[in-house]
Amino acid sequence: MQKTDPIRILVADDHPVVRAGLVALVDRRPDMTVVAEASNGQELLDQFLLHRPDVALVDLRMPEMDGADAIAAIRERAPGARVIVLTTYDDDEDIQRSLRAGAKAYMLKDAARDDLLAAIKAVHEGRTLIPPAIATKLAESIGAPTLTARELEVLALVADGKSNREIATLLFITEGTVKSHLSTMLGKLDASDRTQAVTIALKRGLLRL
Amino acid sequence: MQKTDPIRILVADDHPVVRAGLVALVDRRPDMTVVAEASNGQELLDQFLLHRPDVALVDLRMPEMDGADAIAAIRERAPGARVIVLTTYDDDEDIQRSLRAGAKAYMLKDAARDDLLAAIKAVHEGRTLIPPAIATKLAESIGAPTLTARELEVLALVADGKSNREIATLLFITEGTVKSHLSTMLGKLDASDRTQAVTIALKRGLLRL
DNA sequence: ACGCAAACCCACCCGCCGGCGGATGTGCCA
DNA sequence: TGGCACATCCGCCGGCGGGTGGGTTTGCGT
Repeated sequence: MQKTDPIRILVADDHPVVRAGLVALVDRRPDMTVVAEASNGQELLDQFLLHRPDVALVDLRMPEMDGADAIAAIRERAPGARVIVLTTYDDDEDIQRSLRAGAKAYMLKDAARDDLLAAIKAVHEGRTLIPPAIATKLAESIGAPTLTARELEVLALVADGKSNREIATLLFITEGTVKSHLSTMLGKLDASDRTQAVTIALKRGLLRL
Repeated sequence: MQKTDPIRILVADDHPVVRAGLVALVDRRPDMTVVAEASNGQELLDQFLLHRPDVALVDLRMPEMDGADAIAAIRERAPGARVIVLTTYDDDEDIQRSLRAGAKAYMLKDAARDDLLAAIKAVHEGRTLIPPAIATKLAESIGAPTLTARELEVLALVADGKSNREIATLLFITEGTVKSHLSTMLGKLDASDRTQAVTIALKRGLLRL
């Protein structure tokens, strides 16, 4: 095949500057073209279903609808959709969530131009692609335990400076129970302290300020 | 004056994608042109002194040399330099540091294209410009107290899950002294707890994970 | 149906955190 | 040179945090 149609791409990011950068990068290439843009998760879903692009570049942190949720929603109605996650952070949690949602590649925004373009081509050809740095991150977090919904609820209140007694009344349980949840979390996160538990959870993206 | 030279601009950001976006945005305008790029603070300083652009767009979070430090270094050798800070976050600390360093404008990366271009023109004409959202942030933080170097040192160890006794030995002081520092910080930050002290400091950008 | 793991719940004991009062040293300005 | 503000330093005491050991329910696999 000597002449094929260009790869049709959808760009989704809430920062106008970043969108402009991606569009500029892509449109310079003759074998790629941007067919649509979106600035939040809802738009992303709508635009995807409307244009059916070959590849979608999406940021995870977006208003209206979270990037990972949007990806899941897309792949529910278009199982073959090829999505590349492009984000600023390398939180374990974000990576896992987006890959579970069905993303084909995970790139950081500080990636070089060529790496990004290569990723687009690779994903378009049906391959999946995770950079080595991310892959090791992922491998590390395999053994990492997961917190239950209740535990996260407790931890969020801890981060807010609430005492065990306050948390207990807020959640309609006993102070002893709160301590128990906290204790298991200290074990899971390998933290020596409620404070360190919070900072570790923040590092891993389990918690947001 | 009907025809003037285009505004000469320097773009500094460690993300290639963002640089591409800014370049694309600016070069589309006939009255502006990008004369140089930099991907870290050191390059920024070198490129600025080499090209002497009319306006510099710089990201704060950069390797090698912090954006604010680079700005300070630039303005030391070129007092008239006009710098626009362009960042992802709206930490009180970052805002204040960069403005103290001599930045003429502070914009967030989620700003609209037109706002950004308007800011460039405004700064080039000698005006300074802070968006209302940032201005209120700044106003709020005026009354906010500042932590001493020693206090920050203690707080960083607290965030690491160290106990008061451990911190004491690490800093060659008594446990009582550590508690004292902590106590004054709780007052300054209006925190009820060492944990909340850490999260508040993180929110304000006084501390990094 | 059984075993089993995991989530959620609880009570008791000891040690550490945080509040309080107070001491010393340093820089600044009248 | 006194006075003031602030950073740094210290000890005592009550109350909260975290470890330990254990109980109940839900869901899952065989």
